[in-house]
Amino acid sequence: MTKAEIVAKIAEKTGVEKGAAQAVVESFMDIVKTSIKADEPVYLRGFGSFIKKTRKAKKGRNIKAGESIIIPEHSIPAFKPAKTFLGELK
Amino acid sequence: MTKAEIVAKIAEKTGVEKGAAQAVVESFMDIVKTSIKADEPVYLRGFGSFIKKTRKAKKGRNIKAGESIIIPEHSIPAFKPAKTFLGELK
DNA sequence: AACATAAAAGACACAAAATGTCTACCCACA
DNA sequence: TGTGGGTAGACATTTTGTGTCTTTTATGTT
Repeated sequence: MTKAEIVAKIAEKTGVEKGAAQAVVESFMDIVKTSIKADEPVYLRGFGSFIKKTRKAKKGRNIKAGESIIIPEHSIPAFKPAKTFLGELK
Repeated sequence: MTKAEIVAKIAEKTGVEKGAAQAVVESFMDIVKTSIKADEPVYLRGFGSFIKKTRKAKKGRNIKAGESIIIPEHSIPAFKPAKTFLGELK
């Protein structure tokens, strides 16, 4: 399912005009990104939370060259699904 | 940041009425959940993808009782952040 | 506007699964 | 038309997830 498809479904379900729905969805993505970058979690009850997490340095490898490589410590956006979501999925 | 807060920001940025924005966001969450449950990935270019993944069975432990427990194989909703998102975060 | 309800985070130990690295090609979304 | 993202492949180490209870906080309802 792509962005265009989900926007179409949202418009259909909510009655909101397609253009407006797309603007809302894109704004949503943008705000979540901005918020995570600012290290502020986004909490969506019944769905899940977006949180900035830190990954410790780790050994990876350059597949092409076959050599060991050190992946430095870095931050990632993590999604923690809500318990209700997990329950519906089991 | 909570749902109410993000809805307010979206309304402010897009000009879409707050009530409509909230309906869109909630519909968005609902559709993503439904799609994942149907094992259909949701691709959001520039943001990330939601995919249903399978976790293999694993040993955990009941902290309270201190006993080993087997966590059976199960499905989870995974979020894979877009490369651009990761780049902005590093 | 305030209250009641329900949902989520945190914390504990530990074993095994999952991750993430690079490169390049190809397809499909925007 | 341009570019973002999936895919594959090897391997060491980090991360994960379990149950339960408490406390905090959002949600929506009277």
